[in-house]
Amino acid sequence: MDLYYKVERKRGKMLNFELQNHRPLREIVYEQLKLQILTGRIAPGTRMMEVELAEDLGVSRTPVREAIRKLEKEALVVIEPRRGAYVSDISVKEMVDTLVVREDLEALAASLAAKRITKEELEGLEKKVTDYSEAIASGDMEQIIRADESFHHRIVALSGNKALIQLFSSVQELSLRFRYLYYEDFTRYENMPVEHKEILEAIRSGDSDAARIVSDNHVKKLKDFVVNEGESAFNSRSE
Amino acid sequence: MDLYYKVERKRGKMLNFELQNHRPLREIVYEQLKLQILTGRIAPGTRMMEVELAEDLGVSRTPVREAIRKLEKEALVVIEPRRGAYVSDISVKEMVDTLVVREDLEALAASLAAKRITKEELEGLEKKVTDYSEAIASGDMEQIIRADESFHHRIVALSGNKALIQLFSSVQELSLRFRYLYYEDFTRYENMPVEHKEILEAIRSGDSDAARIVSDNHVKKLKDFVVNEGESAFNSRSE
DNA sequence: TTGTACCAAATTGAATACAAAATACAAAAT
DNA sequence: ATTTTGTATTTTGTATTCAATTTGGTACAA
Repeated sequence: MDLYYKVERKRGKMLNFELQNHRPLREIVYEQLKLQILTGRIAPGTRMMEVELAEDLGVSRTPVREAIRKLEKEALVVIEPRRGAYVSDISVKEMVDTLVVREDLEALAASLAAKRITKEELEGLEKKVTDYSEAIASGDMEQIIRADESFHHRIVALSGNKALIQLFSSVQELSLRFRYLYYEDFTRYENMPVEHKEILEAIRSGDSDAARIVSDNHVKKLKDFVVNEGESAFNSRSE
Repeated sequence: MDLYYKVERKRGKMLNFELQNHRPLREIVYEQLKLQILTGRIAPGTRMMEVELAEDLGVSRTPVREAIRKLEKEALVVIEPRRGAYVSDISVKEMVDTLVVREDLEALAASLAAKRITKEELEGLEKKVTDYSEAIASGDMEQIIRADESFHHRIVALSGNKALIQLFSSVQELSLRFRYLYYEDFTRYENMPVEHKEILEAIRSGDSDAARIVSDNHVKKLKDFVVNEGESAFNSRSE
């Protein structure tokens, strides 16, 4: 796949219309690699060799290196100096750890959101809930995951706390990775729309403590699911 | 200043003793720049030009670029494609936001630590508390900051949660930056040793809820200090 | 004065080149 | 057969080069 792109310059009297197509190669490469790691198309433990990736993507090593550095910061790859980069592995413990943190951050976000959400924003959040229900109804796994992620992300965004938003993104990404790697079949989550609605209502009520508790319980259930139902699936692979 | 270094290799029958001196230039550059940003020696808003930094440090642009990318991920610099990297600015709101998150994460860490701390680890933590008291007594600002950071970092480390440890580091770093930028005079924190001791005792008791609450209050006080006492200092500079 | 076209210098983006270290492998020695 | 040692190959680290874009300035016209 070739990532080269040409942008004809619109200069002179033309307005600088759509001049923001200049997505740096490093970012394109970064997103490509991230997607492949998250979805498991590049398996944990795989060595990521610069020349190989560069050739595959039709670019030089430079943007590949920069992309790998970014992935390292998100704990998606591990770099051993002078030895190369490897797609990071994840154990059940790490998965649970991540969910513990996510539970905490999301509860915080819900409590903050409850205090400051506006009428319009509430409507937007309602839409996310129905989107999710519809996705469940459709049975399309990809759509379900997206709708769920979107709902949770929205709540965090509504917290209005930039630091929180940024940290959560990174944690959410790791959760997403777990999903793809371990739970191809995600159908038992069908009861979640109810819980989403509960969170919505708690936020609507403006009761930040209630919102915190409901949200906390929601992620806690997901965590318990991973611990209990999931265990069996890992017996063979992780410590 | 020249960063070049030579390392004689110890191989053969020798144990791999101190073989980890091979610190890549990009990491040395990264830490140099990070230190300068955190301490405010490179002021917010400053443009970081690659050639300039490279010449100052006696290296080429490549490691400088990689260092800047890492700094971007920690929100210490902002990169505008094709335009350059700037040391990120911080507003009072962002500072408070960061402390809100830190408060939450640290409370979580304390509650986790309370549940799993061992005898030896408790002793180590006690030492951190006394270190801090001594630092206060000495009046050495640099030492005080280090001891305080160290105490809080230790608690998070004792949570045993890797995801938490990593996220906290990044948040703690931003807090540190606020300190250096806004509070050269940090003397009014002299009453903190008592609070540190309270946290220690709560963790010792093994009561995770108590640990959570005490820790939460501690950071909350710091936050309130920033909001109230700090406000006046920023009137001129931030939104 | 104000604004616009054009040019020159500076700067970033990406590719390539080169050096140093790690790895693989084969030959030699035990 | 197993270990050791020397050498070739591969791969990463860093420097350098080239290309594309931005920036700032100057001249000129409205």
